[in-house]
This record gives sequence, structure tokens and C-alpha cells, in this order.
Amino acid sequence: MRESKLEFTPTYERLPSYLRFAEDASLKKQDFVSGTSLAGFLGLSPIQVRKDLAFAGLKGIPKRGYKVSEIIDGLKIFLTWNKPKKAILIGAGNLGKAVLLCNDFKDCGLDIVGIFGNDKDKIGDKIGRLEVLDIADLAFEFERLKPFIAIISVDEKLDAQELANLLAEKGIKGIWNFTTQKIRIKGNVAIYNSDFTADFAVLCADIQRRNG
Amino acid sequence: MRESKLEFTPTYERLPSYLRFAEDASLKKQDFVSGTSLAGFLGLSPIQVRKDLAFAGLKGIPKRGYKVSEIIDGLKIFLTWNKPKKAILIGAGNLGKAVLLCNDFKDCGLDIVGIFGNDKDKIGDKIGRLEVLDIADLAFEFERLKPFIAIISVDEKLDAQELANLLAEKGIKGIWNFTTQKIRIKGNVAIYNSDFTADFAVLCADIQRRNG
DNA sequence: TAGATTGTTAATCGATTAACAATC
DNA sequence: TAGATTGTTAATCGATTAACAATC
Repeated sequence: MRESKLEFTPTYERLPSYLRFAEDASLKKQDFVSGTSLAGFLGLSPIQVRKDLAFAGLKGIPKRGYKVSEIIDGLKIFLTWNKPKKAILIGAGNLGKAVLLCNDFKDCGLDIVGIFGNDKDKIGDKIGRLEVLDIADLAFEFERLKPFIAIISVDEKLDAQELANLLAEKGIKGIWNFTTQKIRIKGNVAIYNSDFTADFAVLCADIQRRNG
Repeated sequence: MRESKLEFTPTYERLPSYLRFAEDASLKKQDFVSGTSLAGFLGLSPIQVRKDLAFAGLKGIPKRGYKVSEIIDGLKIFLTWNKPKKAILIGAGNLGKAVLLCNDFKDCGLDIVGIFGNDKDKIGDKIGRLEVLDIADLAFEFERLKPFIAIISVDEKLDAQELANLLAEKGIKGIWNFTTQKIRIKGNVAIYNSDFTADFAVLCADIQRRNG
């Protein structure tokens, strides 16, 4: 569930899958891929793929398709993934670790420079190349790390709204909220809520529909 | 990014937040909540909340609002969250652990009865109340556990499509795919793709829009 | 050339929002 | 009663799909 009404959200959601497809094609030494093949692989309609790529500023060549290198470079620029963005992770639990250590973000310009925990046992531990910092030092460490994005993956014992208020005050540009707690910020901060239970609701509805 | 075009998806995504709000109200011993207050808290429009609740079959009382207990019971039934659904987790990494151990699903009828790992070190370990099973025994253990839903959170070393094919053949009803690998199933299996990079793309677009 | 593919304009479909009557 | 709220029908808005011309 996303917070603000950003136009073309479904398109933005599809673009990363086009990027991955192009990177696979690149590994296979293919120079061009057609929107049709992309659509076929991803289970989308060719028209939608062409519309999306056109939206991202990409031009194809009739009969040949889209140049793989242009898809890769173009989409990375369009998504701002060509520029590294410093991020901090708040919450050093399993989800925080998963985000920090998974390889899916290697192309996204997500540069996690700090991880904060609440649990006294965990503070000082190493996760990957980072040492878990004390969440109590968040305001102080913010100045040093100067993050652009904050990822909140704390458990329900901590108040996500309070954390968000502090982050907003310090000048964060975007907050990715993995808690089911509601976050609202008055200023100009982008907020994305990844609510697993919302996703699960959609899956349940789909199962129900398919099984009467 | 979701797989199939299920109507009313945005509504289904919002319903869990209404359920949580009602449960909070219930803890505060409130008997009724208005759609207006719900909308105000969640940053939605009152019309949308009323439409959503009506879609879920809930009836309010003019001037008073909606009965809290009816929201809770009604939404749980509507989402099929009143009935426990057996699920298996495939992938015993940090994300799998996070899903298994987080409390957000306590109301969702998600009953995780098995977790499978690939890493020889991890097989046999206890995570929460479950022992990590060998993914090589998936077909065999499926018969014993009889899961309804499978959550795939394996890393890129494993082929998610191959796992999905096996699960589909065994009769799984729904697959929740946390990998960025594309899964396609011919049969009548509901698939929900939780692709973090798709979410991140939307956040990046929102940040970009807000900052010129 | 013919066929495959892109690109664009128009039509359709679904979701949200507006307007307002009904009601406690 | 008056005011607040729900419920419903119509209008709007955005996203997807269709149709088809342009092109290599």
C-alpha cells in the first residue's frame, strides 16, 4: 500500500523487471530485445511494455526491438538508480538483515551506510560490513552519515511515527516503512509503506476467487 | 507487483489497515468508529473508506458509524482470515525468518507449519518452534504437511520457477513469491509477487518528483 | 517485398471522487 | 430539531487495451 497518489505507479513497478530482463539478455550477448519477447517472458501485453518503455524515454527500432544497452542505461537513469543513494536501516532484526544482505538491490543505487538496533545484545554486532549502532544515537549519527533514505523495519515495541518525525526533521528525503504502523509526515518526504499483511490480503482474495 | 489482474486489489490492500484500526478501537473499549475518523487516521478520503467497507459487506449506522466488533469479525471473514491456512516457508534465510517470527500475521490466519532450507548448516536448526527441513525433501514433506500456501524466499542460487512447478503439481493453492525471479504457473494457482525492487522504484520516483 | 515490430491516437475499463439523498 | 454520518448514483480520472499507421 503506497502513501501518496503518485501517477504511473504501476509503470514504475514494472520497470525493474524490464531492467532485469535486459541484464539477462546482456549476459547472453544479445544486442536487441523486442517488447514482444519481454512481454511474453513477464506475462504482460506487448502494448503495455511499449507504453512503459516509451514513458521511460526509450525508443525502439521497428522490426528489431530495443537496444539492450539502452534499456539498461536508460532505465537506471530514469529510476535514478545510476546514482548511489545513502540509506540507513532502522531495525536490526531479521527483516533489516534481509534487506541489508540480499543481492536484489545491487543495481538500485541503494547504498546502506548504517544500521540501527534497539536490542542491547545486538548493538555492536557486525552484520555484513556494518556494525549495529544504538538507535538512541540516531539523531547524532544522522549528522555523520547524512542519509538520503531511511528504511524502517523495527518491531511494534518502537514507535515508527516518532522515528519518522525525527528523520523528517533531520532532512530525510524518503522513508520506506516495513512496519504496519501508520506513518504520516507533513513535510516533503516520500513515504512508501510495504505492508506484508496488505499483500497477503490480496493473495487471499485471489485464492478465494479461484476456489469459489 | 501482482501477477493476475484481480479486481478491487486496491480495496483489498486497504482492508487490513481498517481491521487494525478497529482492533485498536476495540482495545480502547470503543463500540463504534466512524468512517470519517478511520479516513482521518489513515490519510484516506471518507468516501473511499465507506466504499471499501460496503464492498466488504459492512453496514454502518448514520450518525454513529460502524460497529467495531462488526468491522473486526466482518473483515476477518471477508478476507478469509478467520480460517487458519497452513503454509510452508521455502527459504530459511533472514527474510524467511522475518516472516515466520513477526507478529503482523497473528490476525491473518497464516499458520506456518514448515520451513525449508537449502544450506546444510541450517537444516535441523530450530527457528521459533519449527525445525528447518531439507528442501530436497520438499515433495515428500508436502504430503505430510498438506500446505495451502507456500512462501518462497530463497536466494538466487535456487530456481524459484522449478520450486513453483513442484508446488503446483502437488496442489498448492497460493504462492507468495519474494524473489525477483519470475514465476508462471499454468494451473489455478494464485501468485503474488512481492518484489522489493519494484517498491523501491516507486519510492525513488516519488523522491524524484518531490525534489525536482 | 513481406512480415514483424514500434509508436500514437482513440476506446475501454476500473478506481476514485463528487454530489446529494437518506437516516439516526 | 440540527448536524453528522452513511449509502448510492453519477462524474471524473487514470491505466490498460485496441486499432492502426509508420518503419526497418
